[in-house]
Amino acid sequence: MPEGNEVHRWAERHTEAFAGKRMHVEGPNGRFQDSAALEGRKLERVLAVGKHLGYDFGTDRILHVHLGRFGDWTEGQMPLREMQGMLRLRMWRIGAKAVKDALEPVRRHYTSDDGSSNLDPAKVDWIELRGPTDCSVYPQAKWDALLKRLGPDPLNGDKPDAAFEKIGKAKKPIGVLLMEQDVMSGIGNIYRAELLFRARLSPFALGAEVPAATLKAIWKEAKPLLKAGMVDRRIVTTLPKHRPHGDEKPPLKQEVHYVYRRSGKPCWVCGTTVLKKDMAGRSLYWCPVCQAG
DNA sequence: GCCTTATGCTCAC
DNA sequence: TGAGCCTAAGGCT
Repeated sequence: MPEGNEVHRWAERHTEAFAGKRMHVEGPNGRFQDSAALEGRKLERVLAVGKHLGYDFGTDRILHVHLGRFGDWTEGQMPLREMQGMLRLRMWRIGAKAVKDALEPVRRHYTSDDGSSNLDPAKVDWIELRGPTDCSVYPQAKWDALLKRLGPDPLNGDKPDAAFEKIGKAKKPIGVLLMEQDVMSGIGNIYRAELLFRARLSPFALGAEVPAATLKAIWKEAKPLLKAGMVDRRIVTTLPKHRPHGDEKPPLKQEVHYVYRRSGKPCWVCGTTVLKKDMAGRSLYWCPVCQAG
């Protein structure tokens, strides 16, 4: 599901809900093997880097969570039929009363019409994770090695130089490079497509061919776009003037991307049919006219 | 119901 | 480069 915006959003919410608190941690169906190592410990803080989450329980125990494509957190209880078989982790504040019955049965993390959260994180007692790619305890050294591997993250105040340097030397298409987490971290398939469109840059341009000014512009846009995606839990990349009704705050069902998942439809800017093609094993979307160069 | 697709990543060849 | 892993939703029949 998530790109960097979602991951950082969870880190913020879970920090507000639990940082400094002692936690109950369990794997409700035995598939989360490391739960005993964390049970009863204080959650010091929640870290986010690129698409990785780190729940720091101190004493060399950082719970690493990677949501992959399907993983998701719920602040509340899952419906019973979804509770079988899958990898799950549940954690709640020690002292929270009647945790298992405290929340409504299927409270999702957001439901309001405008896409904003309907739940005050300070009031969240417990959270549940399902279907992550990874959910395991890292010693500090392993976490540090992960950080070392990842490229700069636009949401962490990193300097982009290392990313620019790698791209500047690369003979691979920029559309591939933006997806590589050791080049730049936190960007996924939606932001790849939309950042390239907004820069009017062809996804097929080789890294080394991309002008430095264009790279700077992409980085400069990535930060506020990812940030906006954190607040709304929705990735909105179009400018109001390019939306069907010019809405400042588009309703939930309205299209809010330039090219992502818009193949076969006319480009909002020039009317040309948006194209789709596999790149780096993922669907790439682009406008062949706006992104000719 | 079945099929496809999906905001991700790793591993084997 | 392709297969495999994870889960859910939507568009078919």
